[in-house]
Amino acid sequence: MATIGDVARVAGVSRSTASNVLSGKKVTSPEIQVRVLAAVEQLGYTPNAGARALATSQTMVIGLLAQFLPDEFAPAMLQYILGVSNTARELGYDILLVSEADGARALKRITDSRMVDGVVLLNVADQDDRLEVLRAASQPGALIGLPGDPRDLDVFDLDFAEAGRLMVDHLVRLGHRELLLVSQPEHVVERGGAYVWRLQDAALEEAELRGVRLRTASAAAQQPQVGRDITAILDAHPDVTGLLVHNEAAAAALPSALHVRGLSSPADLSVIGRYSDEFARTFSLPFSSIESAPDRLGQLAVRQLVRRIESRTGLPEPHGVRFISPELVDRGSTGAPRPGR
Amino acid sequence: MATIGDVARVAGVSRSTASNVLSGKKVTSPEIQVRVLAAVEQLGYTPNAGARALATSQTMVIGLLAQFLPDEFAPAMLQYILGVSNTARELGYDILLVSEADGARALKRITDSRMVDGVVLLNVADQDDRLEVLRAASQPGALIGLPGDPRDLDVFDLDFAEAGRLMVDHLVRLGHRELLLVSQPEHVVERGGAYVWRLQDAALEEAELRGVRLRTASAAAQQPQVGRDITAILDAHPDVTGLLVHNEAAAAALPSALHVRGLSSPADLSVIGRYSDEFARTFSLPFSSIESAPDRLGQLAVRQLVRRIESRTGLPEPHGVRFISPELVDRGSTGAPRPGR
DNA sequence: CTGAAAGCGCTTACAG
DNA sequence: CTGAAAGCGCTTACAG
Repeated sequence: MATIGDVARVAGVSRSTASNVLSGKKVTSPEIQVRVLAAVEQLGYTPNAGARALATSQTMVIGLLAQFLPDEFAPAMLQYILGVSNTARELGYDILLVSEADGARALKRITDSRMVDGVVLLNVADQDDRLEVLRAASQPGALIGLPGDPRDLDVFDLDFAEAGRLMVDHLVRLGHRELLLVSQPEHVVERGGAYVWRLQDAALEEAELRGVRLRTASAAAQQPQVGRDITAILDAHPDVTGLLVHNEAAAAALPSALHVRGLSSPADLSVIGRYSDEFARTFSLPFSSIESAPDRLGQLAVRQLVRRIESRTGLPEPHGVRFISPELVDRGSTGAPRPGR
Repeated sequence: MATIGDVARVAGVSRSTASNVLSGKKVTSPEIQVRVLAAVEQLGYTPNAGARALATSQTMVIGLLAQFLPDEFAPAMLQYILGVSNTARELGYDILLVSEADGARALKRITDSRMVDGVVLLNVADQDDRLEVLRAASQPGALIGLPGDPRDLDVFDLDFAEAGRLMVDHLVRLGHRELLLVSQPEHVVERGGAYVWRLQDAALEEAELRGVRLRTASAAAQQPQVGRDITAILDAHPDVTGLLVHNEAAAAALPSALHVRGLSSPADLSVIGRYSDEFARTFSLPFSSIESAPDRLGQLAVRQLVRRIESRTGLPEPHGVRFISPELVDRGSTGAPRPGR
């Protein structure tokens, strides 16, 4: 493989001059530029990433910490990964994908060894043991998901509280007074899936404020259990006219559960979920939903991360939590409650 | 950040000795080992990956070339990524995930710059422009998916021809004589999705051999079009009693399409698909299927790749194509054809 | 068994 | 505007 020394020799200049031409950081004469570029072309020269990283302390790689937990819904995660990956590439960074079970250890490994210039953490829990490692690391990080203590961290997340209020508001306006919220399985909550209770608490508060009843239930996040859960939940609440689904797997299982029960939406039941449009398309979900915008969150997180990476010496921009506002995508699954129910 | 020089100083030895203790490649005295290890501990030393890569020409990173084509089904791809990623980590490698649209250029970039020790190519097409780059690269590669010309390449794939024969055989044994194969959309075939015709050709041949009729159709790979396609296909072939589904999106859309038509499986129609068990669970697909074993393929590909990476100087093991045998997972969606049809 | 030295391929002050 | 030199943090013959 050609080195910059080869390029310099072929071009008849010194290595520093060749380097300067390629980086463009110093003014060089046009004729020398031509000679160097011709040599690069002729030799098929590409800089060695390791050597460059050693010299510049920049790897142009971003670590992406994903977690595929057995009780979470993998396809939903993919969208975040793609959002992060695409934005990173646009900004000139490659992605080191880390999906080990022990995220804290993995994070320590890739930051301590300086394999990455920064990291994006997915699926952040309320108490997340990766945060301690991140705070101790010398590279910056961006989180997708709000932890209990977001101090000194760049956090991006959907405004789940607002989403909960929005779901309730939408159904109350249509005349519903008996609502049911189906959430993630208990483990997700116990593990610190704060988004679950952020949405739920706000929804409950809004329901009380509006004088309607909102009950809650949780369903599994995997087939076939979630199908049984959904059916049981529907059976247990015959008086409910408005269903809020905060569980991707449950949303995916709902069409057939409704079918089996001979129910249709919105005629018998108004349904509103919380997932991405892409997800709705993949699973052909006919329900209106709060867009969770994984691609936008990934993009925001990476942009902020790169800004921080590239201004290491510059202004110490304050850290902060940025929520994106929920938007309701109407797919026609909500309407006035059926008089009979 | 502590360097090996710091470790050496604290331990009171030379840098080479510190390095030798850590690599274990040379015999060192126990007392010196203790001192070096203590220094490592005290300083929280982790080797700098870039420096090590420069010195050893090994990055311990594997490039994973994925493609998310708009007309392919993203969740199916995720399983391969996880299979590759998990196996790589077990063997001590990290994953550089590359999902750019221009795969050839991306491949050239990461191999030329020596960011990776080897690469795994996903979603390999019959004529794949990444192969030329791979053959020119100095790192080894492993493919998942059989290209038209697999010369000098390590290839892993499901035996799609055998899968086609198996599907036909299974239904013919049950007494079916009118079969229909639903394949991927035309673009996938045109783009060189050889697996589509490998399965189809073998299925047609087997059907002829067994004296039954097998017709073919293709459906879109995305909602909502695939739902419409499936319905139209069912309507157009009322006499069919056995359905072979070689299209993940179509399989996912089939339950509701059957429901709408008032058909059930296997009573009205015997159905057999080709997807992974994990996929079946995610989409709660009730159909028997040929297991596509993405995790096993990923594992085989990475193991072989690592073997090649780590025996660069050693024996030149011959390249080759390795098919994994299809296995039928019975989910009870096939039976004798209904007499009436 | 240990250490001094060279080298991996780049970049970057610095002198001219 | 160009080049000689030093340095980034490792590893690895080589001499002792």
